[in-house]
Amino acid sequence: MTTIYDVAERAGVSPATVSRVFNGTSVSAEKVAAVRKAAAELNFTPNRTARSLRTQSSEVIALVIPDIENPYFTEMARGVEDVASEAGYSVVLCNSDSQTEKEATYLQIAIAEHMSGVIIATASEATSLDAILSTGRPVVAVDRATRYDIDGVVIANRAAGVAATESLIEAGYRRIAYIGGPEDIDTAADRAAGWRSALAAAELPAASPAELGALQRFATFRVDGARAAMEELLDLPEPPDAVVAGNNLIGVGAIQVLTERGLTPPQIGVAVVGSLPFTTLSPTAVTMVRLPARHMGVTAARMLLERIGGDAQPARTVVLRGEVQHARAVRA
Amino acid sequence: MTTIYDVAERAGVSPATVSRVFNGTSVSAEKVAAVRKAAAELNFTPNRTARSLRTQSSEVIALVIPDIENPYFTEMARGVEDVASEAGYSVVLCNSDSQTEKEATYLQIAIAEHMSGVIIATASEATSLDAILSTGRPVVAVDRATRYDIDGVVIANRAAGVAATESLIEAGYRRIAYIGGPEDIDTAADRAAGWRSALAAAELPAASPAELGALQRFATFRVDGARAAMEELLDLPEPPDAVVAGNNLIGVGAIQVLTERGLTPPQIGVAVVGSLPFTTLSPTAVTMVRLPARHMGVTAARMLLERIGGDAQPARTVVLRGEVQHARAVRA
DNA sequence: CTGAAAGCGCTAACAC
DNA sequence: GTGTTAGCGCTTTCAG
Repeated sequence: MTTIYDVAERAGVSPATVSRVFNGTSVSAEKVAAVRKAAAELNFTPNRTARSLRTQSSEVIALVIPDIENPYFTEMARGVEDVASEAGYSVVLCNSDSQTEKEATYLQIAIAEHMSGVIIATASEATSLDAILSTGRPVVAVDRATRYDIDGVVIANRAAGVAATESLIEAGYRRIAYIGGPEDIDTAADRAAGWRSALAAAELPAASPAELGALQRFATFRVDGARAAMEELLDLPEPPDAVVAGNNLIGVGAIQVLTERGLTPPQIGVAVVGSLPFTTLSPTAVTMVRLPARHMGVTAARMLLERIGGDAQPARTVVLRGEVQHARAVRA
Repeated sequence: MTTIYDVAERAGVSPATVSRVFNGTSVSAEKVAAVRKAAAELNFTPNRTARSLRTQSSEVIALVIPDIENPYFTEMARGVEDVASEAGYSVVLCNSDSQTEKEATYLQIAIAEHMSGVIIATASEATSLDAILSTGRPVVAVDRATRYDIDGVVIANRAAGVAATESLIEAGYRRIAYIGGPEDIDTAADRAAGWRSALAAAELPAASPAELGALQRFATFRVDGARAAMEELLDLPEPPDAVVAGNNLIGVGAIQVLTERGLTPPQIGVAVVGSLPFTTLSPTAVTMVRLPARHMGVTAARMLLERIGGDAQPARTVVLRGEVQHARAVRA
């Protein structure tokens, strides 16, 4: 491992000068040239660990997400990564698997490794950001709001739920069920609230409290949970004629079950809050409220970088809206 | 930031003893207790940066993949992460985006950050591992073999290509096309070779050199490229009656185009080397040669950890086979 | 503009 | 078993 001292010796300058060259402080042109030459010849790369120890910071940010296998989050990660690497930062992707303990471990590592900041889609309401915030490091919340007074980028979830449901109502469906994520996750709760209010606004019989209960299911935000919920719904004495899926994977699960039972959309109406990832389905049959995942990542990364740069304005929350893409096919 | 000295003072011992407690070397029971108590009271977390600088290593491994948005690679990442975190390592996920330069940057960072090792699915044949290997750090290749004498975990790609093609032949298809990834990526080339040899073995007319050329397409390993290739194939004067997709996303793209043209499988035969991620299609219509992505990640991570632990046996290459899941529906 | 020197927090000899 | 001490490679005052 070649160090700053090796380079200094070869270039005939002091280590401090080499450091300055690599950090952009004023050094005379000749010395800069000499240092660069020596560095190139020795194939020198500054040791980031040493720099981190000295400066108490590192050009690394952590991105903590609940499910690395969900394309929604990987798309978001792409956005984060693109702006971060543009700015010379690398991003450590941490998969919390929706577990608060794993999440806490990663947050602890972020501290111990002197990372510059973290972007987090929290596992649940229970997530504690106390430790990381007490170090003074900036934290930006994505996708899910937190109880802390920090920057955030979220989706207009209620509006997305309303839009998805309305699209189904307009297409002529009447008995519209809802399958969402865990009740204790606010994004899931908000989308469900949107569904309820759209039903109520349309004065549909399904909007009665009893019916609402019968037609609503809280699953996980994954394919399997959604499948089970969809099966249940179809086995109801009076099954729904349409369903709103609370996220992309729930949409996949629901449509899988429907397809297996020969009920491909639009025989049963389907609207998804989110995009169907890698769908092989005719894109005209299902309404999607597309969520700007990449943009979310980009925005969050920019905010974090600003904070790392010392920006101290009051915490901001950016709300992004989903874009409705109506099914073109109408009810059979 | 509380340090080892603060803890030492509070516990009435020397800093070295505190260090020993946190590193499992022999310390008397009372002192261990005193140190743990003091550490807990002060909310002490060892500073990993300082440790890394001192030990010239860190409990971090890099996983470099060409496409973070491909579920095949995220599934692999899950496997890596599970065994790594079990062993107390964290993994930095680096998306090379199939670009050799980005890849080189990440590899450089892995060195500069003293990471313990790297698992890499190379962007192309051109990938240089010289710099990282010259530091003595272990590197394990996944999915794609390299020209270096290092550990690797790969798929039996030729066999997978053969299996996919044979499945179509058995189902009665005769004019079987192939859409694969970039020609300069060996996994793509091997799968294509499998397709060719299965065709030849069956003595199909499509196996003539001229036909082979007409029926073969090299796209990207992504949805868009596959779509274009599938369009081309269908617009041929004599279009194919079946197609082998070289990876999961190519399968998605091909089926999308087919569906849009009203040619849902099994009207045209489709076999995919890989799984259709999040498919909403009836799973009976398409043959998949499922690739053990997670297992690959697990195996690679275990090998890497062994090397990090000092294992110096000759380089090993583990070859994993895909598992054929035949379409149940037969040709219309 | 440039060099000397003092650490950042930790570990690993080396003594005792 | 435990303390003392010398760095790991870098940045950053402080002089000059």
